[in-house]
Amino acid sequence: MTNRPSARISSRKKPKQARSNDLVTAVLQAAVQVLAQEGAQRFTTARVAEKAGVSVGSLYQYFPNKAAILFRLQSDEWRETSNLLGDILTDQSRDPLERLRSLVHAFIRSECEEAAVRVALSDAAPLYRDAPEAHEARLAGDPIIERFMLEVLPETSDKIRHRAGGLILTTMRTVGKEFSEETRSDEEIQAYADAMADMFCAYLQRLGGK
Amino acid sequence: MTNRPSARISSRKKPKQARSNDLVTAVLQAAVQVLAQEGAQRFTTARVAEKAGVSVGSLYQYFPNKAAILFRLQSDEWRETSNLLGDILTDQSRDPLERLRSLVHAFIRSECEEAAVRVALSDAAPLYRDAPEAHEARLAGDPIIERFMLEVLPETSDKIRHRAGGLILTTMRTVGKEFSEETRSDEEIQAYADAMADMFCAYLQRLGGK
DNA sequence: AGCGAAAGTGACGAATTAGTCGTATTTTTC
DNA sequence: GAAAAATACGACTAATTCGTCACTTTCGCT
Repeated sequence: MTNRPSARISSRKKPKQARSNDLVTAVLQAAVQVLAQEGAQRFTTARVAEKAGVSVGSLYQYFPNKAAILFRLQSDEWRETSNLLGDILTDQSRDPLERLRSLVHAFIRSECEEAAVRVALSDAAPLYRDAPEAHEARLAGDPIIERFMLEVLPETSDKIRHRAGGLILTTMRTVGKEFSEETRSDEEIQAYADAMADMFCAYLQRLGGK
Repeated sequence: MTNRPSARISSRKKPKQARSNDLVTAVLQAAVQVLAQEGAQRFTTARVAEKAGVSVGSLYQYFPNKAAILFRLQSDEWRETSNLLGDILTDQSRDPLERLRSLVHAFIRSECEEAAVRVALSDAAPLYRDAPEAHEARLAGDPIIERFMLEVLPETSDKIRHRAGGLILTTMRTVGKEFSEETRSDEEIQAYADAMADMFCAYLQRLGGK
């Protein structure tokens, strides 16, 4: 209902030669810069192409439309976040809640870096949000959280555990984003992440009964 | 850095006669409809004016630009939320944590009503976000939460208490928004609100030591 | 009735935009 | 080294947008 008749967003054709690969990476890098410097509103294919030192025509050979570029950036970021989740939560050698705490810190810190790009990227979300590809990509982190939750709350019912996991993940994501919209000092970041981790731990311990 | 050189957003001139007052309300109602039906992307002054049965010129007599209309809608909504906060959290006859729980429920429920408008409105946020007026307006609910927190955590240090209050408020807001982006059944809403309230209560009880 | 102020009108200018297409260049293949 | 395939180019179109301004209509008042 928001908008966009959900145009295709997947890549138009695969780059086969070295130069076209370079072109694609140049475009993506330029896209990041344009987002950071000009914001979502002024993010145009023309500007991206110019900053990439490439013609619009070439750009449209590998991206079917503007939204596709933004979606590509967003899904790269989602993948990175998934990796972060996996790396930290899976490390069986540490206490689970300690892992969660360190995840929160890592996440908030990473969210605060390059905040301008991230904010602009989520300002542009309406352009790619409704695409079907976006739906799948967003769920990438879920199984990892699910496994972690099973480790922390083995006795709890599936329903409650699942909901708790989802709540924690969304809280981290959305609050993190909001938090990063203003520039923050290191101490502030540290303190806020700690507060959030405290909240999660209190919640999980309450649910787990230990 | 996102964009917009922060144009003025405050109203252009006050309506003095009855008809101009009607016009302003007609414009605002139309604006809500356009947002809901067309989304932020296709929200234009022309469309709003047409749906309001009014000429663009008239519209621009009372709103200096497009952003001003959106800002007006958003700040009305902020005021409503503040009222909700005040009404529920201030009721001294109930247990504080019960009040918090019922606030969460009320908030999530209200967030899920008219979800289309709310989503579109926040999609349009980049247009008014950087305006100075927006900064103040957003803080409207803060003193109320502050007083509530003082009641719940009288022994806790100002710093921690303040941070906890802020965290709870932003969590409710941002997670609520994210949650409302998909349509949900009543049970789902209920259950999710409960989970969130549980999390807040566990956190506050942990901090308060009781 | 009639006058000044307030309110309302909508065609229009200036600007920006996404995406295409015919052509030119480079690389690969045989 | 020539034909074929892949890649690159960028001027251009069609559409949309915001906001203005010269003008008309309505209101409040004496």
